Amino acid sequence: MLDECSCLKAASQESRGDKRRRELVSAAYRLIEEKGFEGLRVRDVAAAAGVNIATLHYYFPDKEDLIRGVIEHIVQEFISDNAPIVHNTQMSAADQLQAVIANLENRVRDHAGMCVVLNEITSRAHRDASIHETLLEMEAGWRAHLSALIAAGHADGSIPPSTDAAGTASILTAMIRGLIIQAVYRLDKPDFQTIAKLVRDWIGGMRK
Amino acid sequence: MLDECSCLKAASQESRGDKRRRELVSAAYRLIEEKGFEGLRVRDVAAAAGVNIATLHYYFPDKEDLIRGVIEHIVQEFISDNAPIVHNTQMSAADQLQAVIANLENRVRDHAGMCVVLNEITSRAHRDASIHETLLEMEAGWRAHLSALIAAGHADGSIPPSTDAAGTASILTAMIRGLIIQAVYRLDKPDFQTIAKLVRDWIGGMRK
DNA sequence: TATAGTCAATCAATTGCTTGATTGGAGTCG
DNA sequence: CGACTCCAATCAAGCAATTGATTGACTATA
Repeated sequence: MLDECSCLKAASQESRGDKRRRELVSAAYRLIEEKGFEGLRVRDVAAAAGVNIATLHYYFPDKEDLIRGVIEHIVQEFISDNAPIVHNTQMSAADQLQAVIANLENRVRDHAGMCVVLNEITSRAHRDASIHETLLEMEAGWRAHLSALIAAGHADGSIPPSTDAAGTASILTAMIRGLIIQAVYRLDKPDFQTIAKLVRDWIGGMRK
Repeated sequence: MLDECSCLKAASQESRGDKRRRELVSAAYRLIEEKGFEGLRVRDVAAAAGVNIATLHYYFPDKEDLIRGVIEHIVQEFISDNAPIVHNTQMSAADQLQAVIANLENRVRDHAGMCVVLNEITSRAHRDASIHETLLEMEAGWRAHLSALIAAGHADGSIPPSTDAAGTASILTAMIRGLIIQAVYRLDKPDFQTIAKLVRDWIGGMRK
């Protein structure tokens, strides 16, 4: 039925090698989630992906290459996770902000693994300049997103102009990070609905 | 001059063994700060403490024992660091709360190492129940501290009764954690003075 | 057939831990 | 005092297992 000619496949479909690469990265990702970088062994990654160690090294010449692959993967996951939220013309900006925070509950539940791995990676940023740079970009993305939301609130009147967009976005980013850690590592059980309402009151000015 | 009789020394002074133990834990602590658990090697710890590996294992039968020692050490450091802040009758509770946050700037500067190690340990909490329990206690301590401060604010009138002490303390703990991570891992450069004022306004109700 | 992909076997280095011997200081007996 | 015992503390050497990486041969597929 379908034309399986390689020239057509090549454009949209991933090659066999790309698939392997993806499987290996995915296996590494799961192992980091489970045992941290501390317990990451290339042998285990290969076994989890169902291939020989030599095959792993064929795709990722050394362990650090594999880790770089995992980081690229998490960046993609992060981007595709956060992109769809923007631009909702139905709700006021303040409502959207509240929704973003309230939604963290689902986010943490569905992506606990990503949070764990992201935290492991953050520790590594301390010793690896390129990881540090990557995280800086992700962090800046979050801040820009929140900052834009607050600016939209200035425009639609749901957030008072006295609320500094950049500064508040910076604080919110910190708060969100802290809440995620509390939830993922079960150090507290944040009530995201209540928190979302509270933050909305803070940012948007008290409502009666 | 001094009576060096062992029976007198024993009561107050640490034994030779205790000193070694302390040196080894301290060396391990520094290495975790530098390389993470990922790069922690008992050989390196022994070398940094200037003793043979066998001597290390004489005091800490295995690596996990050493790590337990490091965790006990950081709990002590954390306690002795945070204890002195409580009970200041000169300032209003709201002012004290503001001061706590403004003070994070110095705290992060002077104890960046502790923050880094604490983060490494937090990752481990995911796989080690006893670490999880320890962190729960530390977290609860912070929350209780902040909660008490807010309750004091209810009493002295600097914080409106409508501000829920427990809930707000929980959020503040998350925010503080996030800010510390941002600062220590240089993902952002939080302006703690401004943030402290802002939070004070949020918690204490807007001032004109 | 040429090449990308895969594997069994293996290597050298690392790593947690052990062994057996040695040291030095505190207590004891003659 | 001085020879002797005892034991905590220390070390050099080494062991077995692990670990990241390589080699060279084999295979499927385009």
